[in-house]
Amino acid sequence: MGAVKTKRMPRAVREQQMLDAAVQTFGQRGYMAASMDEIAELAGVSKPLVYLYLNSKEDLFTACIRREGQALTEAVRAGVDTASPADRQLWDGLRAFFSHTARHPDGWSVLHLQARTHGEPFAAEVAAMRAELVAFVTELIAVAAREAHRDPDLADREVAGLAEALVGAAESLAAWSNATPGITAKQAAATLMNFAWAGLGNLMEGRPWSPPAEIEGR
Amino acid sequence: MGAVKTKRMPRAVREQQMLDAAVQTFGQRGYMAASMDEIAELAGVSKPLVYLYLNSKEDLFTACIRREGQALTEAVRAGVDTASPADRQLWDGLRAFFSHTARHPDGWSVLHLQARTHGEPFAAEVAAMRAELVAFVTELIAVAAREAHRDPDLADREVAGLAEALVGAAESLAAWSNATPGITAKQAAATLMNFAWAGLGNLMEGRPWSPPAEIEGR
Amino acid sequence: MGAVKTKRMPRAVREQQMLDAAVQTFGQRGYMAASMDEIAELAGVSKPLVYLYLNSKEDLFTACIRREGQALTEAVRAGVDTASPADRQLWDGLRAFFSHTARHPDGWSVLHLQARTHGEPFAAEVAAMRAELVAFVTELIAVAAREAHRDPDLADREVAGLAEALVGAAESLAAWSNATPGITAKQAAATLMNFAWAGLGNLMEGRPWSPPAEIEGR
Amino acid sequence: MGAVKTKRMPRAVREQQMLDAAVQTFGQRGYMAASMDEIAELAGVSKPLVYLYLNSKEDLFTACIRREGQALTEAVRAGVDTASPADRQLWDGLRAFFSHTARHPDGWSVLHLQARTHGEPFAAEVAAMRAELVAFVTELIAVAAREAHRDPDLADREVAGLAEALVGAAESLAAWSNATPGITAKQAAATLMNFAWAGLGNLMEGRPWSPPAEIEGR
DNA sequence: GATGAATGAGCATTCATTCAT
DNA sequence: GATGAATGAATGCTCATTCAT
Repeated sequence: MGAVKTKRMPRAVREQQMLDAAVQTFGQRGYMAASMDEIAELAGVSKPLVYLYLNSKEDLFTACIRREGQALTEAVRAGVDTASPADRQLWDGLRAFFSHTARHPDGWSVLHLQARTHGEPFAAEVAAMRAELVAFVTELIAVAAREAHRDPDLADREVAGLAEALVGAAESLAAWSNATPGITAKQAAATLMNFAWAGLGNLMEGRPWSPPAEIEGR
Repeated sequence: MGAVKTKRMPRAVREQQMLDAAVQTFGQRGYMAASMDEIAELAGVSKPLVYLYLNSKEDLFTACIRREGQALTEAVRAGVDTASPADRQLWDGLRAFFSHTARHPDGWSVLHLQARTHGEPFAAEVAAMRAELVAFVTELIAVAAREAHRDPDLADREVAGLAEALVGAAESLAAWSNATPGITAKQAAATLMNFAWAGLGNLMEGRPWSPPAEIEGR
Repeated sequence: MGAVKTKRMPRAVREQQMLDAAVQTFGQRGYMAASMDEIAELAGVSKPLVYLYLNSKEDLFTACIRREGQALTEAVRAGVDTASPADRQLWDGLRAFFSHTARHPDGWSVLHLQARTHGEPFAAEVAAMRAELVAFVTELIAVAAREAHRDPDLADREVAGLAEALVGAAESLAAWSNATPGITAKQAAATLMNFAWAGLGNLMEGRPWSPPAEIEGR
Repeated sequence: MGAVKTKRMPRAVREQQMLDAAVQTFGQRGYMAASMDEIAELAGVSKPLVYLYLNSKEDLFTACIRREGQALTEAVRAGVDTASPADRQLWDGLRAFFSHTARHPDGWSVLHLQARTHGEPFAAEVAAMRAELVAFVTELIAVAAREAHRDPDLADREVAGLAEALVGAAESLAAWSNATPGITAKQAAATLMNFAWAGLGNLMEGRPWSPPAEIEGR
């Protein structure tokens, strides 16, 4: 079941199959509840082969986190043009983020839910990846401040808190839009963009942030 | 170890001791990694007694979620005066929220991390509790809209998304302020309030939301 | 199979049953080839109970070594009257030794064969026990030297070597007499006594060591 | 690691490399704890090749026993001149024995410790080799008896026991001198020769056996 | 001649759960 | 009301062994 049982393939290919199966299983069951038996079966290989290639459950999980984490940060990076103005960069980044998480729900579950529930080895791994996103947002806020001729006296702490809030809101909306049928990545991005850029106060006053004109329809 | 081994106490008391031990253990180890042995020992009772009172590991965990969930929602409700204006209500609610999560990190871990990583039985339980908070925020936004004479044509979907974003940001900041020494509940609340009410755009323009004058120093 | 499946017995009793089964299994299969399943079944209990009481395979094996080692050294000590002359003490000690090893072949196998084949934890344990026997013999040789008004200039090294040789010969004869039908403990002891006390040279000259008159027929 | 990975060598050579690796691994880890992976890696070949040449773990171990057993008996035979008087033969034999075991500790471990701890297939193999040594000693004792005009009424059983004792003492001293820094093969041989030929009784009386004058200084 | 790819079978260990007292 | 004694069922992991190339 799962992958078709094709015999004798090069190691690199098998390894990806195993990681696919592992991400799916870990994402749905959680780290502890997932059994190596289940993962091996889903990957269409025997358990010893999984151990031969990935060493241990811990290493396997770490490999999943790493792969999914890189895929996510790369997707966001690829979606953003650093020459754009700050709000446009944020808008593009959010769309890429929601798009990617929507297309890889198990990977997102591994990163967002499963990896953070378990002690140091994994939490550290995912914290590093998350730190990248937070840094990206932090930089955006700084850029926006400069663009607005804002005094750079925004305390680092304050900015860090804002970035945390924004990333947290994004993570939460990703789960929400995945779970709510009919919410597209674009809508999720628009909602968050409004919230983040205009703030509830402005929204209430009827002054939402308006999305930039698009060219491509990604 | 843990609770002092006092013999013969009324059921209700023993049960609370067990829940205390369970929340601590589940919060730190996670649902699957926590063993009934460990919980029983920490509670100072024998394992069969845990089963007699709480039936099974699943029921025990559910009881933890329920107790901690209620404690949190009640803390938030108690902190808010529904007669206040919307922004004041949100400000008070956030302070209560950050205060409570900071004071009950294990309980918060159970609700925010552990309960969501495991299948239906628990996710549903915690989702219900979370829905209460989201509903509270949703109502606040509606009130704010009315206060601002805003047309009530804000789509429900849109409002729901905003509430999700706000709650998600709050959850994220709770973890962040717990993990960052020197960040108080009040500071976390201020950061989020600024973010949510004024929005990044306004902040950049130097127009932050200003906290209402306080009376008590909770 | 093995012990009759009697339910609900006090821990101390069960523990001895487990040790009995373990000594038998380890003695016959060896440490690594013995499986905890086999031991548990032979003991008439479930595997988890073995782990509950004896912790791990390693600890179980160590417990076996300790129990059998103590039984052996105590048997030898009990057979010897330290007020007797040296040769009589050796004679008595050897008889007790061969007697005990003949009656507890599995225990002897554990001590003599199995425990020495495996790394530090076990080798050290059995070495300590063996050192006791060697010390006993060493002391006997010193006593004999004094009795014979021999200059006490026998180097410690030399005496240690002689004791090693004697103990080694005894160990070897124990295995031999166990494996050779018709060789009693007494005969084995006589053979070794002759060898050790008179030496091959004297034996060849027709001057064997003559066993002391016996009273009891142990 | 271990053997340099040289490609394409004749079978006989490869086989010896494998046996070298196997003896070392079995000698240090024991039969069960040694893994074919480890042996193959140490030999610098792939696992299937080990199986191609040596069939199975059991066969490989048997081959080790056989090779090391032959090497030992040949070393002893080569050290002895059967035309010498009995005590000289014994003295020479012991020196050869202690020399060889000191130079091949892993091989000796395989023969003395590892092979005897595991059921029939191996115990039989090593017993055969050991029987050769015992037979050699038995013959020596018979020769000595003849030289001493001793009546040949020494029961076979008795002689067998003496030979067992002597070989056992030798084995024990081999381990002891290997483990005790500063004890040479020659010293070990002298100690045992004294013990065996003069006996403790004579030693106590100050009448040790005196080693024959040497010519070569092997 | 030599190996990368693959597995069936087994093992130590743990855990949630239940009787009998 | 409370517990010591006991277990069925997994689970992570390893190993000897074999194909297909």
